[in-house]
Amino acid sequence: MKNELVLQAFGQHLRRLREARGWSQQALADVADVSKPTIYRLETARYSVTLDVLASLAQGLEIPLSELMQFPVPPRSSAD
Amino acid sequence: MKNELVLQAFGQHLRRLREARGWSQQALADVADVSKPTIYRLETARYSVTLDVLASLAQGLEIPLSELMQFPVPPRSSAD
DNA sequence: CCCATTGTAATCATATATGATTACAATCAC
DNA sequence: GTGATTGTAATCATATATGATTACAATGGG
Repeated sequence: MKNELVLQAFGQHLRRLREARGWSQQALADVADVSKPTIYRLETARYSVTLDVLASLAQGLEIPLSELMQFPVPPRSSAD
Repeated sequence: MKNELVLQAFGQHLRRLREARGWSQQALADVADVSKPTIYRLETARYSVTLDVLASLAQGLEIPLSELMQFPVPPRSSAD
């Protein structure tokens, strides 16, 4: 799990998208067909996430995958 | 690894981006700082891919992450 | 003709992403 | 104030994503 900053940025982005819809983590987990712990872990940047899950999230959020990936990517740290 | 069609579409997209630059799999692996087997396996849709690696690929290809994710997502099969 | 490069492929080892389950404090409905 | 909901959290088990290594056929350069 290198590139931790990207994961944090994505987590925040995902949370904003979810909250903008007034959904609980459980509700998003349901419509996206992923587990509730996964939602929690992504929003809190505890792990990375696979393209599989990204596609499911986009589908659950009813937005294109490319839009789900439209979040500010922080500059790479000098340590990689 | 559900959502296999998405992985196939991404693999084709990645390959097109790479070949458009005239790069070998090894060359892309180098600039993106991922292994050559990983490039091969992604292009041939053998596995999914983590956001970590996606971010590295985008950086190696010198395009925004959102652009790397701009490929035609096939409709979900009825079997999920 | 060699020799290097390239894409494909398999194997092994390891890290990790995911789900299932459980728990718990805070909040909210009523 | 009791009971359900919510976010957080940990643990266990399992699948899998990734790297390292090796090999091999095809191709291309010289």
